[in-house]
Amino acid sequence: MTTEAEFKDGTVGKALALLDIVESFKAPVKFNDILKQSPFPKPSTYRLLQTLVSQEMLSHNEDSGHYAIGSRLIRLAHSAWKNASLAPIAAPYLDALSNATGETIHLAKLDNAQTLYLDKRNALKPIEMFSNAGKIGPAYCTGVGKAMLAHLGPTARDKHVAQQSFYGYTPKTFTNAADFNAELDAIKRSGVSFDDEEHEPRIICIAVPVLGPQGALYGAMSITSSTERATLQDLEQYKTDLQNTAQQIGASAAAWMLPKLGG
Amino acid sequence: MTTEAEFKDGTVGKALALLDIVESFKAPVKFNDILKQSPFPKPSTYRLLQTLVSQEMLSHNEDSGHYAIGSRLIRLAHSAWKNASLAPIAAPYLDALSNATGETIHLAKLDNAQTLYLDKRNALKPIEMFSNAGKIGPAYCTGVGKAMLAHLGPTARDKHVAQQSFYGYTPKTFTNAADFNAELDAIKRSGVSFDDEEHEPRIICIAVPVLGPQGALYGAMSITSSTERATLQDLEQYKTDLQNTAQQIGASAAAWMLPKLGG
DNA sequence: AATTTAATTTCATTATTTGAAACTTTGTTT
DNA sequence: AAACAAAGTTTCAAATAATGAAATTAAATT
Repeated sequence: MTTEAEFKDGTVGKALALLDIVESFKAPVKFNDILKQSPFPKPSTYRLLQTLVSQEMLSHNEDSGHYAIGSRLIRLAHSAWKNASLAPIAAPYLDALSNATGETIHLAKLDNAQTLYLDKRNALKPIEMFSNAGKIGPAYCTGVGKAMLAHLGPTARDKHVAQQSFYGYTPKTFTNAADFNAELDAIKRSGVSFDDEEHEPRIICIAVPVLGPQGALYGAMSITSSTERATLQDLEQYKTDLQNTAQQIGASAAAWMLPKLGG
Repeated sequence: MTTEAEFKDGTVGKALALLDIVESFKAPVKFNDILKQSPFPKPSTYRLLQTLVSQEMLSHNEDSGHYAIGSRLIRLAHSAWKNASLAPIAAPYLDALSNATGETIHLAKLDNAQTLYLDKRNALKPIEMFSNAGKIGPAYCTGVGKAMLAHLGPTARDKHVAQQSFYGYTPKTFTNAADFNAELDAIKRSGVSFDDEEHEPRIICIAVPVLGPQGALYGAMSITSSTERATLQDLEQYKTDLQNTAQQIGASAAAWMLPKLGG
Protein backbone atom coordinates (compact mmCIF):
# COMPACT_ATOMS: atom_id res chain seq x y z
CA MET A 1 0.00 0.00 0.00
CA THR A 2 2.89 2.32 0.71
CA THR A 3 4.62 2.07 -2.63
CA GLU A 4 4.43 0.18 -5.88
CA ALA A 5 7.96 0.87 -7.04
CA GLU A 6 10.35 -1.97 -7.74
CA PHE A 7 12.51 -2.94 -4.84
CA LYS A 8 16.25 -2.65 -4.89
CA ASP A 9 18.61 -5.07 -3.23
CA GLY A 10 16.46 -8.16 -3.43
CA THR A 11 15.42 -9.99 -0.32
CA VAL A 12 17.67 -7.96 1.93
CA GLY A 13 16.11 -4.70 0.84
CA LYS A 14 12.64 -6.10 1.35
CA ALA A 15 13.41 -7.47 4.79
CA LEU A 16 14.83 -4.12 5.84
CA ALA A 17 11.77 -2.33 4.47
CA LEU A 18 9.65 -4.49 6.77
CA LEU A 19 11.96 -3.71 9.67
CA ASP A 20 11.30 -0.04 9.03
CA ILE A 21 7.57 -0.64 8.96
CA VAL A 22 7.59 -2.49 12.28
CA GLU A 23 9.77 0.22 13.74
CA SER A 24 7.46 2.97 12.49
CA PHE A 25 4.63 1.69 14.68
CA LYS A 26 6.71 2.56 17.75
CA ALA A 27 5.05 -0.34 19.58
CA PRO A 28 4.39 -4.07 19.21
CA VAL A 29 2.23 -4.69 16.16
CA LYS A 30 0.29 -7.58 14.63
CA PHE A 31 0.85 -9.25 11.30
CA ASN A 32 -2.20 -7.82 9.61
CA ASP A 33 -1.28 -4.26 10.52
CA ILE A 34 2.18 -4.79 9.07
CA LEU A 35 0.64 -6.34 5.98
CA LYS A 36 -1.47 -3.24 5.36
CA GLN A 37 1.71 -1.16 5.15
CA SER A 38 3.70 -3.80 3.30
CA PRO A 39 4.30 -3.40 -0.43
CA PHE A 40 4.73 -7.18 -0.68
CA PRO A 41 2.12 -9.93 -1.02
CA LYS A 42 0.95 -11.69 2.09
CA PRO A 43 3.09 -14.84 1.91
CA SER A 44 6.23 -12.86 1.15
CA THR A 45 5.55 -10.49 4.00
CA TYR A 46 4.90 -13.41 6.27
CA ARG A 47 8.10 -15.23 5.37
CA LEU A 48 10.25 -12.14 5.56
CA LEU A 49 8.94 -11.45 9.04
CA GLN A 50 9.68 -15.06 9.99
CA THR A 51 13.22 -14.60 8.74
CA LEU A 52 13.66 -11.40 10.73
CA VAL A 53 12.34 -13.13 13.84
CA SER A 54 14.63 -16.10 13.28
CA GLN A 55 17.48 -13.62 12.99
CA GLU A 56 16.35 -11.88 16.18
CA MET A 57 16.02 -8.57 14.44
CA LEU A 58 12.39 -8.74 15.47
CA SER A 59 10.76 -10.51 18.37
CA HIS A 60 7.45 -12.28 18.07
CA ASN A 61 5.21 -12.89 21.05
CA GLU A 62 3.72 -16.37 20.59
CA ASP A 63 0.70 -15.63 22.74
CA SER A 64 -0.37 -12.31 21.35
CA GLY A 65 1.17 -12.54 17.88
CA HIS A 66 2.77 -9.14 18.23
CA TYR A 67 5.97 -8.26 16.44
CA ALA A 68 8.47 -5.85 18.01
CA ILE A 69 12.08 -4.75 17.68
CA GLY A 70 14.34 -7.69 18.49
CA SER A 71 17.28 -8.21 20.76
CA ARG A 72 19.85 -8.40 17.98
CA LEU A 73 18.87 -5.00 16.65
CA ILE A 74 19.12 -3.58 20.15
CA ARG A 75 22.51 -5.22 20.62
CA LEU A 76 23.79 -3.87 17.28
CA ALA A 77 22.37 -0.50 18.18
CA HIS A 78 24.02 -0.40 21.55
CA SER A 79 27.36 -1.39 20.17
CA ALA A 80 27.16 0.93 17.19
CA TRP A 81 26.30 3.68 19.59
CA LYS A 82 29.31 3.11 21.79
CA ASN A 83 31.78 2.77 18.98
CA ALA A 84 30.69 4.81 16.05
CA SER A 85 27.86 7.06 17.02
CA LEU A 86 29.72 10.24 16.27
CA ALA A 87 30.57 9.33 12.68
CA PRO A 88 27.07 9.01 11.21
CA ILE A 89 25.84 11.98 13.21
CA ALA A 90 28.75 14.14 12.09
CA ALA A 91 28.77 13.08 8.43
CA PRO A 92 26.50 15.83 7.06
CA TYR A 93 28.37 18.51 9.00
CA LEU A 94 31.68 17.24 7.68
CA ASP A 95 30.28 17.36 4.16
CA ALA A 96 29.21 20.96 4.64
CA LEU A 97 32.54 22.02 6.09
CA SER A 98 34.36 20.17 3.33
CA ASN A 99 32.35 21.97 0.66
CA ALA A 100 32.83 25.31 2.36
CA THR A 101 36.59 25.03 2.82
CA GLY A 102 37.80 22.51 0.23
CA GLU A 103 40.34 21.29 2.79
CA THR A 104 41.20 17.92 4.28
CA ILE A 105 39.02 17.24 7.32
CA HIS A 106 39.33 14.57 10.00
CA LEU A 107 36.94 13.38 12.68
CA ALA A 108 38.45 11.37 15.52
CA LYS A 109 37.77 9.94 18.94
CA LEU A 110 39.98 8.70 21.76
CA ASP A 111 40.57 4.98 21.80
CA ASN A 112 42.86 3.52 24.44
CA ALA A 113 44.76 6.77 24.86
CA GLN A 114 45.25 6.88 21.09
CA THR A 115 43.58 8.75 18.25
CA LEU A 116 41.06 6.71 16.26
CA TYR A 117 40.10 8.40 13.01
CA LEU A 118 36.37 7.98 12.46
CA ASP A 119 35.93 9.83 9.20
CA LYS A 120 37.80 11.90 6.66
CA ARG A 121 37.09 14.29 3.81
CA ASN A 122 39.76 14.81 1.20
CA ALA A 123 40.84 18.24 0.03
CA LEU A 124 40.26 19.30 -3.55
CA LYS A 125 44.02 19.00 -3.88
CA PRO A 126 44.67 16.03 -1.63
CA ILE A 127 47.69 16.04 0.66
CA GLU A 128 49.81 12.94 0.77
CA MET A 129 49.62 11.92 4.34
CA PHE A 130 49.28 8.93 6.56
CA SER A 131 45.73 8.89 7.84
CA ASN A 132 42.38 7.36 7.07
CA ALA A 133 39.09 6.45 8.66
CA GLY A 134 39.71 3.44 10.87
CA LYS A 135 43.37 4.22 11.35
CA ILE A 136 44.80 4.53 14.82
CA GLY A 137 47.46 7.16 15.47
CA PRO A 138 49.27 8.69 18.41
CA ALA A 139 47.42 11.23 20.55
CA TYR A 140 50.35 13.34 21.83
CA CYS A 141 51.49 14.57 18.41
CA THR A 142 48.30 15.07 16.41
CA GLY A 143 46.00 18.06 16.45
CA VAL A 144 42.90 16.04 17.25
CA GLY A 145 44.70 13.97 19.87
CA LYS A 146 45.93 17.03 21.73
CA ALA A 147 42.54 18.74 21.50
CA MET A 148 40.89 15.70 23.08
CA LEU A 149 43.45 15.15 25.84
CA ALA A 150 43.29 18.83 26.75
CA HIS A 151 39.55 18.62 27.35
CA LEU A 152 39.51 15.56 29.58
CA GLY A 153 38.98 15.89 33.33
CA PRO A 154 42.19 16.03 35.41
CA THR A 155 42.17 12.36 36.44
CA ALA A 156 41.41 10.96 33.00
CA ARG A 157 43.93 13.34 31.45
CA ASP A 158 46.75 12.20 33.73
CA LYS A 159 45.89 8.57 33.05
CA HIS A 160 45.95 9.15 29.29
CA VAL A 161 49.13 11.24 29.29
CA ALA A 162 50.87 8.49 31.24
CA GLN A 163 50.12 6.11 28.37
CA GLN A 164 51.78 8.24 25.67
CA SER A 165 55.07 6.96 24.23
CA PHE A 166 56.53 10.41 23.45
CA TYR A 167 58.50 8.95 20.59
CA GLY A 168 60.15 11.74 18.59
CA TYR A 169 58.63 11.44 15.11
CA THR A 170 60.04 14.84 14.10
CA PRO A 171 62.28 17.48 15.70
CA LYS A 172 59.13 19.33 16.76
CA THR A 173 57.44 16.39 18.56
CA PHE A 174 56.83 16.80 22.28
CA THR A 175 59.04 14.20 23.98
CA ASN A 176 58.26 14.60 27.68
CA ALA A 177 55.16 14.81 29.81
CA ALA A 178 56.03 18.12 31.50
CA ASP A 179 56.23 20.17 28.29
CA PHE A 180 53.25 18.31 26.91
CA ASN A 181 51.08 19.09 29.94
CA ALA A 182 51.90 22.79 29.55
CA GLU A 183 50.81 22.51 25.90
CA LEU A 184 47.52 20.87 26.97
CA ASP A 185 46.89 23.68 29.47
CA ALA A 186 47.38 26.24 26.72
CA ILE A 187 45.04 24.33 24.40
CA LYS A 188 42.36 24.08 27.08
CA ARG A 189 42.58 27.87 27.56
CA SER A 190 42.43 28.74 23.85
CA GLY A 191 40.02 26.00 22.76
CA VAL A 192 42.11 25.14 19.67
CA SER A 193 45.13 22.95 19.09
CA PHE A 194 47.67 22.97 16.27
CA ASP A 195 49.85 20.22 14.89
CA ASP A 196 53.05 21.98 13.79
CA GLU A 197 54.75 19.11 11.93
CA GLU A 198 54.82 17.13 15.16
CA HIS A 199 53.86 13.80 13.63
CA GLU A 200 54.87 14.01 9.98
CA PRO A 201 57.18 16.55 8.38
CA ARG A 202 55.31 19.13 6.23
CA ILE A 203 51.89 18.19 7.69
CA ILE A 204 50.20 20.86 9.81
CA CYS A 205 46.67 21.15 11.15
CA ILE A 206 44.23 23.02 13.34
CA ALA A 207 41.89 21.02 15.57
CA VAL A 208 39.05 21.57 18.02
CA PRO A 209 37.28 19.22 20.44
CA VAL A 210 33.71 18.06 19.90
CA LEU A 211 32.01 18.61 23.23
CA GLY A 212 28.50 18.03 24.53
CA PRO A 213 26.50 20.82 26.15
CA GLN A 214 27.81 19.92 29.62
CA GLY A 215 31.36 19.62 28.37
CA ALA A 216 31.35 15.83 27.83
CA LEU A 217 34.10 14.89 25.38
CA TYR A 218 32.82 13.16 22.27
CA GLY A 219 35.83 13.52 19.96
CA ALA A 220 37.66 16.10 17.90
CA MET A 221 37.90 17.36 14.34
CA SER A 222 40.59 19.04 12.32
CA ILE A 223 41.50 20.77 9.09
CA THR A 224 44.83 19.61 7.69
CA SER A 225 47.21 21.19 5.23
CA SER A 226 50.93 21.13 4.41
CA THR A 227 53.72 23.65 4.80
CA GLU A 228 53.92 24.05 1.02
CA ARG A 229 50.38 25.33 0.91
CA ALA A 230 49.69 27.06 4.22
CA THR A 231 51.03 28.36 7.50
CA LEU A 232 49.56 27.89 10.97
CA GLN A 233 48.36 31.49 10.69
CA ASP A 234 46.44 30.58 7.54
CA LEU A 235 44.84 27.65 9.30
CA GLU A 236 43.83 29.81 12.23
CA GLN A 237 41.30 31.47 9.92
CA TYR A 238 39.27 28.28 10.05
CA LYS A 239 38.99 28.43 13.83
CA THR A 240 35.46 29.87 13.89
CA ASP A 241 34.15 27.54 11.19
CA LEU A 242 35.62 24.56 12.95
CA GLN A 243 34.26 25.56 16.32
CA ASN A 244 30.81 26.19 14.93
CA THR A 245 30.74 22.83 13.22
CA ALA A 246 32.07 21.07 16.31
CA GLN A 247 29.44 22.78 18.41
CA GLN A 248 26.67 21.61 16.06
CA ILE A 249 27.96 18.06 16.04
CA GLY A 250 28.23 18.06 19.82
CA ALA A 251 24.70 19.37 20.27
CA SER A 252 23.40 16.87 17.75
CA ALA A 253 25.19 13.99 19.45
CA ALA A 254 23.88 15.04 22.84
CA ALA A 255 20.33 15.14 21.54
CA TRP A 256 20.65 11.60 20.20
CA MET A 257 22.26 10.26 23.30
CA LEU A 258 19.56 11.09 25.75
CA PRO A 259 16.26 9.50 24.83
CA LYS A 260 13.36 10.81 26.82
CA LEU A 261 12.01 8.10 29.06
CA GLY A 262 8.85 7.62 31.02
CA GLY A 263 6.55 9.51 28.68
CA MET B 1 36.81 -18.59 7.99
CA THR B 2 34.76 -18.27 11.13
CA THR B 3 32.37 -21.12 10.44
CA GLU B 4 31.57 -23.71 7.83
CA ALA B 5 28.01 -24.42 8.94
CA GLU B 6 25.13 -23.91 6.57
CA PHE B 7 23.46 -20.54 6.78
CA LYS B 8 19.88 -20.10 7.72
CA ASP B 9 17.55 -17.50 6.31
CA GLY B 10 19.16 -17.11 2.89
CA THR B 11 20.47 -13.79 1.76
CA VAL B 12 19.03 -11.91 4.70
CA GLY B 13 20.82 -14.13 7.20
CA LYS B 14 24.06 -13.76 5.31
CA ALA B 15 23.81 -9.99 5.06
CA LEU B 16 23.13 -9.75 8.78
CA ALA B 17 26.09 -12.01 9.51
CA LEU B 18 28.27 -9.52 7.63
CA LEU B 19 26.71 -6.65 9.58
CA ASP B 20 27.77 -8.41 12.76
CA ILE B 21 31.29 -8.85 11.43
CA VAL B 22 31.65 -5.19 10.53
CA GLU B 23 30.23 -4.25 13.91
CA SER B 24 32.64 -6.57 15.72
CA PHE B 25 35.61 -4.55 14.51
CA LYS B 26 34.34 -1.59 16.52
CA ALA B 27 35.84 0.73 13.92
CA PRO B 28 35.85 1.36 10.17
CA VAL B 29 37.26 -1.67 8.38
CA LYS B 30 38.40 -2.57 4.86
CA PHE B 31 36.95 -5.16 2.53
CA ASN B 32 39.80 -7.60 2.86
CA ASP B 33 39.61 -7.64 6.65
CA ILE B 34 35.90 -8.35 6.46
CA LEU B 35 36.56 -11.06 3.89
CA LYS B 36 38.93 -12.85 6.25
CA GLN B 37 36.13 -13.18 8.81
CA SER B 38 33.47 -13.88 6.23
CA PRO B 39 32.20 -17.44 5.78
CA PHE B 40 31.19 -16.53 2.20
CA PRO B 41 33.26 -16.44 -0.99
CA LYS B 42 34.74 -13.18 -2.11
CA PRO B 43 32.15 -12.13 -4.71
CA SER B 44 29.26 -12.95 -2.40
CA THR B 45 30.82 -11.03 0.44
CA TYR B 46 31.47 -8.16 -1.89
CA ARG B 47 27.92 -8.02 -3.21
CA LEU B 48 26.31 -8.40 0.20
CA LEU B 49 28.37 -5.49 1.47
CA GLN B 50 27.30 -3.46 -1.55
CA THR B 51 23.70 -4.25 -0.74
CA LEU B 52 24.13 -3.21 2.89
CA VAL B 53 25.75 0.03 1.77
CA SER B 54 22.99 0.69 -0.72
CA GLN B 55 20.52 0.13 2.12
CA GLU B 56 22.52 2.50 4.35
CA MET B 57 22.97 -0.16 6.99
CA LEU B 58 26.68 0.34 6.36
CA SER B 59 28.55 3.36 5.13
CA HIS B 60 31.42 3.09 2.69
CA ASN B 61 34.08 5.75 2.43
CA GLU B 62 34.89 6.10 -1.27
CA ASP B 63 38.35 7.48 -0.64
CA SER B 64 39.64 5.04 1.93
CA GLY B 65 37.42 2.07 1.15
CA HIS B 66 36.44 1.64 4.78
CA TYR B 67 33.12 0.17 5.80
CA ALA B 68 31.41 1.34 8.98
CA ILE B 69 28.01 1.24 10.67
CA GLY B 70 25.55 3.19 8.54
CA SER B 71 23.06 5.92 9.20
CA ARG B 72 20.01 3.71 8.84
CA LEU B 73 21.20 1.34 11.51
CA ILE B 74 21.87 4.29 13.80
CA ARG B 75 18.44 5.70 13.04
CA LEU B 76 16.74 2.37 13.73
CA ALA B 77 18.81 2.06 16.88
CA HIS B 78 17.88 5.47 18.12
CA SER B 79 14.21 4.92 17.51
CA ALA B 80 14.17 1.41 18.91
CA TRP B 81 15.89 2.79 21.94
CA LYS B 82 13.32 5.44 22.58
CA ASN B 83 10.34 3.21 22.06
CA ALA B 84 11.15 -0.32 23.01
CA SER B 85 14.41 -0.42 24.86
CA LEU B 86 12.97 -1.84 28.06
CA ALA B 87 11.33 -4.85 26.44
CA PRO B 88 14.40 -6.65 25.08
CA ILE B 89 16.45 -5.73 28.14
CA ALA B 90 13.78 -6.94 30.51
CA ALA B 91 12.89 -10.15 28.65
CA PRO B 92 15.26 -12.52 30.48
CA TYR B 93 14.24 -11.12 33.87
CA LEU B 94 10.57 -11.55 33.02
CA ASP B 95 11.27 -15.15 32.03
CA ALA B 96 12.97 -15.82 35.34
CA LEU B 97 10.19 -14.23 37.36
CA SER B 98 7.61 -16.09 35.32
CA ASN B 99 9.33 -19.41 35.98
CA ALA B 100 9.72 -18.62 39.66
CA THR B 101 6.12 -17.56 40.25
CA GLY B 102 4.05 -19.18 37.51
CA GLU B 103 1.89 -16.05 37.47
CA THR B 104 0.80 -13.59 34.80
CA ILE B 105 3.39 -10.84 34.43
CA HIS B 106 3.18 -7.52 32.59
CA LEU B 107 5.82 -4.99 31.61
CA ALA B 108 4.58 -1.52 30.69
CA LYS B 109 5.66 2.04 30.01
CA LEU B 110 3.89 5.38 29.97
CA ASP B 111 2.73 6.51 26.57
CA ASN B 112 0.79 9.74 26.29
CA ALA B 113 -0.46 9.54 29.86
CA GLN B 114 -1.63 5.99 29.14
CA THR B 115 -0.26 2.54 29.90
CA LEU B 116 1.46 0.82 26.98
CA TYR B 117 2.03 -2.87 27.61
CA LEU B 118 5.47 -3.82 26.31
CA ASP B 119 5.56 -7.49 27.20
CA LYS B 120 3.59 -10.19 28.96
CA ARG B 121 4.11 -13.66 30.40
CA ASN B 122 1.11 -15.90 30.82
CA ALA B 123 0.40 -17.78 34.02
CA LEU B 124 0.43 -21.57 34.06
CA LYS B 125 -3.32 -21.24 34.44
CA PRO B 126 -4.00 -18.19 32.29
CA ILE B 127 -6.49 -15.60 33.44
CA GLU B 128 -9.01 -14.34 30.95
CA MET B 129 -8.31 -10.67 30.79
CA PHE B 130 -8.02 -7.79 28.45
CA SER B 131 -4.32 -7.09 28.00
CA ASN B 132 -1.50 -7.91 25.64
CA ALA B 133 1.85 -6.64 24.49
CA GLY B 134 1.21 -3.64 22.28
CA LYS B 135 -2.11 -2.85 23.90
CA ILE B 136 -2.77 0.58 25.34
CA GLY B 137 -4.82 0.88 28.51
CA PRO B 138 -5.74 3.53 31.05
CA ALA B 139 -3.15 4.61 33.61
CA TYR B 140 -5.40 5.68 36.51
CA CYS B 141 -6.97 2.26 37.08
CA THR B 142 -4.20 -0.26 36.43
CA GLY B 143 -1.47 -1.36 38.81
CA VAL B 144 1.36 -0.49 36.45
CA GLY B 145 -0.21 2.82 35.48
CA LYS B 146 -0.56 3.95 39.08
CA ALA B 147 2.97 2.77 39.95
CA MET B 148 4.36 4.88 37.11
CA LEU B 149 2.33 8.00 37.76
CA ALA B 150 3.25 7.85 41.47
CA HIS B 151 6.95 7.93 40.64
CA LEU B 152 6.93 10.89 38.27
CA GLY B 153 8.24 14.29 39.39
CA PRO B 154 5.53 16.70 40.69
CA THR B 155 5.18 18.67 37.43
CA ALA B 156 5.04 15.66 35.14
CA ARG B 157 2.66 13.90 37.53
CA ASP B 158 0.18 16.80 37.56
CA LYS B 159 0.32 17.00 33.79
CA HIS B 160 -0.38 13.30 33.42
CA VAL B 161 -3.11 13.17 36.06
CA ALA B 162 -4.88 16.02 34.28
CA GLN B 163 -5.08 13.82 31.18
CA GLN B 164 -6.86 10.92 32.88
CA SER B 165 -10.52 10.39 32.00
CA PHE B 166 -11.54 8.90 35.39
CA TYR B 167 -14.24 6.87 33.73
CA GLY B 168 -15.74 4.45 36.25
CA TYR B 169 -15.00 1.00 34.79
CA THR B 170 -16.03 -0.68 38.05
CA PRO B 171 -17.47 0.45 41.42
CA LYS B 172 -13.91 0.51 42.77
CA THR B 173 -12.39 2.74 40.07
CA PHE B 174 -11.02 6.12 41.20
CA THR B 175 -13.25 8.73 39.61
CA ASN B 176 -11.73 12.03 40.74
CA ALA B 177 -8.28 13.58 40.81
CA ALA B 178 -8.26 14.40 44.55
CA ASP B 179 -8.74 10.81 45.75
CA PHE B 180 -6.44 9.59 43.04
CA ASN B 181 -3.62 11.94 44.08
CA ALA B 182 -3.90 10.68 47.65
CA GLU B 183 -3.59 7.13 46.29
CA LEU B 184 -0.47 8.11 44.32
CA ASP B 185 1.08 9.64 47.44
CA ALA B 186 0.48 6.39 49.31
CA ILE B 187 2.00 4.37 46.46
CA LYS B 188 5.05 6.61 46.34
CA ARG B 189 5.55 6.07 50.09
CA SER B 190 5.13 2.29 50.02
CA GLY B 191 6.81 1.63 46.66
CA VAL B 192 4.04 -0.76 45.51
CA SER B 193 0.65 -0.28 43.93
CA PHE B 194 -2.35 -2.61 43.78
CA ASP B 195 -5.16 -2.87 41.29
CA ASP B 196 -8.20 -3.93 43.33
CA GLU B 197 -10.67 -4.67 40.49
CA GLU B 198 -10.42 -1.05 39.43
CA HIS B 199 -10.32 -1.73 35.69
CA GLU B 200 -11.96 -5.13 35.24
CA PRO B 201 -14.09 -7.03 37.72
CA ARG B 202 -12.28 -10.04 39.26
CA ILE B 203 -8.85 -8.89 38.02
CA ILE B 204 -6.38 -7.83 40.74
CA CYS B 205 -2.66 -7.15 40.63
CA ILE B 206 0.42 -5.93 42.43
CA ALA B 207 2.79 -3.58 40.59
CA VAL B 208 6.11 -1.80 41.11
CA PRO B 209 7.89 0.88 39.09
CA VAL B 210 11.08 0.16 37.13
CA LEU B 211 13.45 2.94 38.09
CA GLY B 212 17.01 3.83 37.14
CA PRO B 213 19.71 4.32 39.77
CA GLN B 214 18.95 8.04 40.05
CA GLY B 215 15.23 7.46 40.18
CA ALA B 216 14.53 7.98 36.48
CA LEU B 217 11.25 6.31 35.54
CA TYR B 218 11.60 3.62 32.88
CA GLY B 219 8.31 1.77 33.27
CA ALA B 220 6.57 -0.64 35.59
CA MET B 221 5.83 -4.34 35.99
CA SER B 222 3.10 -6.33 37.66
CA ILE B 223 1.87 -9.75 38.72
CA THR B 224 -1.79 -10.27 37.96
CA SER B 225 -4.33 -12.71 39.35
CA SER B 226 -8.09 -12.93 39.84
CA THR B 227 -10.32 -12.85 42.90
CA GLU B 228 -11.21 -16.52 42.40
CA ARG B 229 -7.59 -17.48 42.90
CA ALA B 230 -5.98 -14.92 45.18
CA THR B 231 -6.44 -11.94 47.47
CA LEU B 232 -4.42 -8.72 47.56
CA GLN B 233 -2.71 -10.14 50.66
CA ASP B 234 -1.62 -13.19 48.66
CA LEU B 235 -0.20 -10.93 45.96
CA GLU B 236 1.69 -8.87 48.51
CA GLN B 237 3.95 -11.90 49.03
CA TYR B 238 5.43 -11.19 45.61
CA LYS B 239 6.47 -7.67 46.60
CA THR B 240 10.13 -8.51 47.26
CA ASP B 241 10.51 -10.66 44.15
CA LEU B 242 8.92 -7.95 42.03
CA GLN B 243 11.06 -5.19 43.51
CA ASN B 244 14.24 -7.20 43.08
CA THR B 245 13.43 -7.93 39.46
CA ALA B 246 12.47 -4.31 38.78
CA GLN B 247 15.69 -3.16 40.38
CA GLN B 248 17.73 -5.47 38.15
CA ILE B 249 15.91 -4.34 35.03
CA GLY B 250 16.38 -0.70 36.00
CA ALA B 251 20.10 -1.15 36.61
CA SER B 252 20.47 -3.04 33.36
CA ALA B 253 18.59 -0.39 31.41
CA ALA B 254 20.67 2.38 32.95
CA ALA B 255 23.88 0.59 31.99
CA TRP B 256 22.72 0.33 28.37
CA MET B 257 21.53 3.89 28.17
CA LEU B 258 24.74 5.62 28.99
CA PRO B 259 27.52 4.69 26.61
CA LYS B 260 30.93 5.78 27.77
CA LEU B 261 32.28 8.40 25.44
CA GLY B 262 35.66 9.85 24.80
CA GLY B 263 37.67 6.75 25.76
C1' DA C 1 -23.09 -23.60 15.46
C1' DA C 2 -22.19 -20.44 11.65
C1' DT C 3 -19.56 -16.84 9.83
C1' DT C 4 -16.05 -13.71 9.22
C1' DT C 5 -11.35 -12.42 9.66
C1' DA C 6 -6.46 -13.48 10.58
C1' DA C 7 -2.58 -16.46 10.10
C1' DT C 8 -0.12 -20.13 7.82
C1' DT C 9 1.10 -23.62 4.11
C1' DT C 10 1.47 -25.48 -0.70
C1' DC C 11 3.74 -25.82 -5.13
C1' DA C 12 4.81 -24.99 -9.96
C1' DT C 13 6.85 -20.85 -11.95
C1' DT C 14 10.11 -17.17 -12.00
C1' DA C 15 13.85 -14.50 -10.51
C1' DT C 16 17.91 -14.15 -7.71
C1' DT C 17 22.00 -15.75 -5.80
C1' DT C 18 26.18 -18.27 -6.50
C1' DG C 19 31.35 -18.69 -7.06
C1' DA C 20 35.33 -20.05 -10.04
C1' DA C 21 37.83 -17.55 -12.89
C1' DA C 22 39.16 -13.47 -15.26
C1' DC C 23 40.05 -8.84 -15.01
C1' DT C 24 41.22 -4.09 -13.25
C1' DT C 25 42.91 -1.07 -10.09
C1' DT C 26 45.90 0.20 -6.40
C1' DG C 27 49.89 -0.06 -3.70
C1' DT C 28 54.64 -1.90 -2.97
C1' DT C 29 59.21 -3.42 -4.17
C1' DT C 30 63.23 -3.66 -6.93
C1' DA D 1 59.71 3.60 -13.88
C1' DA D 2 59.08 -1.16 -14.66
C1' DA D 3 57.73 -5.44 -12.32
C1' DC D 4 55.30 -7.40 -8.93
C1' DA D 5 51.88 -8.30 -5.50
C1' DA D 6 47.69 -7.46 -3.25
C1' DA D 7 43.14 -5.60 -3.07
C1' DG D 8 39.01 -4.74 -5.24
C1' DT D 9 35.57 -5.57 -9.02
C1' DT D 10 33.08 -7.94 -12.89
C1' DT D 11 31.42 -11.96 -15.71
C1' DC D 12 28.23 -15.72 -16.72
C1' DA D 13 26.18 -20.33 -16.82
C1' DA D 14 24.58 -23.42 -13.11
C1' DA D 15 22.31 -23.95 -8.74
C1' DT D 16 19.27 -22.19 -5.53
C1' DA D 17 15.95 -19.46 -3.37
C1' DA D 18 11.98 -16.38 -3.66
C1' DT D 19 7.42 -15.77 -5.50
C1' DG D 20 2.27 -15.35 -5.01
C1' DA D 21 -2.38 -17.22 -6.30
C1' DA D 22 -4.94 -20.26 -4.14
C1' DA D 23 -6.01 -23.49 -0.62
C1' DT D 24 -5.98 -24.49 4.30
C1' DT D 25 -6.17 -23.99 9.08
C1' DA D 26 -6.83 -21.22 13.31
C1' DA D 27 -8.92 -17.62 15.88
C1' DA D 28 -12.22 -14.33 16.71
C1' DT D 29 -16.97 -12.67 16.23
C1' DT D 30 -21.89 -13.19 15.56
